[in-house]
Amino acid sequence: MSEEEKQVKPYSEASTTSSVEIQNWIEAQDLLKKKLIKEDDLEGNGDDLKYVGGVDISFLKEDSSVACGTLVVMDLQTLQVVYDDFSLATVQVPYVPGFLAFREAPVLLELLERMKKRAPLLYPQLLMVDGNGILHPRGFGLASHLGVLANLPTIGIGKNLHHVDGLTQSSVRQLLSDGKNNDSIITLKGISGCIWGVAMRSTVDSLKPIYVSIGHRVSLDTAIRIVKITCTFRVPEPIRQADIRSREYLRKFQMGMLKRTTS
DNA sequence: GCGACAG
DNA sequence: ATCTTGTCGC
Repeated sequence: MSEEEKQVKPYSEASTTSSVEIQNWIEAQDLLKKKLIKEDDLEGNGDDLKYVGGVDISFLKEDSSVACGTLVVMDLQTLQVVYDDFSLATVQVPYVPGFLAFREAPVLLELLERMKKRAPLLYPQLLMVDGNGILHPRGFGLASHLGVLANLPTIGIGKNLHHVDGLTQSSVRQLLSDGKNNDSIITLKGISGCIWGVAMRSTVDSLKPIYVSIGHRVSLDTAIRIVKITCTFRVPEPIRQADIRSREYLRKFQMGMLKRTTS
């Protein structure tokens, strides 16, 4: 092997994502984005909303390629979980900021498809996603991605701000707590003038906001209204339940593995 | 050029 | 995402 080849090789390791793959991802996002709907397109304008879903994925710390995708559905009136399902999977696609959907969407879509067969009567009219909607570098985050592929109304919920269009965590924190603004919600207007979503202090005692954005087939106002209804704690209940149950499932899975190895 | 960057 | 104890407040 020549000296030149030795120097080139480290840059093509599997641990990094090739620029070719990134380009494919960008094209896929731009293509799907053409089907994105940023207005209310729900049953009964969202008034007779009964079943709201939530999705999340947890990963094993010992082996970060082992994941558990989780789907829960809640009754909006009682906020009781009426359905949950889990999918243990191996995820090789790395997390790349701006391309979360290519890592997480496949597992979540599988859960939705399975529910359509198993419990169609409980299938959610709307899905809350752990990840952004149009609050995204190309206006097409995980929540929008899932919404278009599943043809389901979705809302994007971020627990941290993905810096876009000049928006930063610190600038948002200032607006939320800066003297005169005692509001619990501020509009996320970028330097370009585009409105990406809102930062919301979802409960009275939460300083850290959540970031709400349109996913698919839901207006921002409707998204905000539904998020408020479901926020018993900082994170909307469907997502919080999915998160809790997802970790619990992985924890029990680990105990099962340990038992086999030990005995 | 460097840093920032949902989960 | 994941780790982990204490700690503050009602």
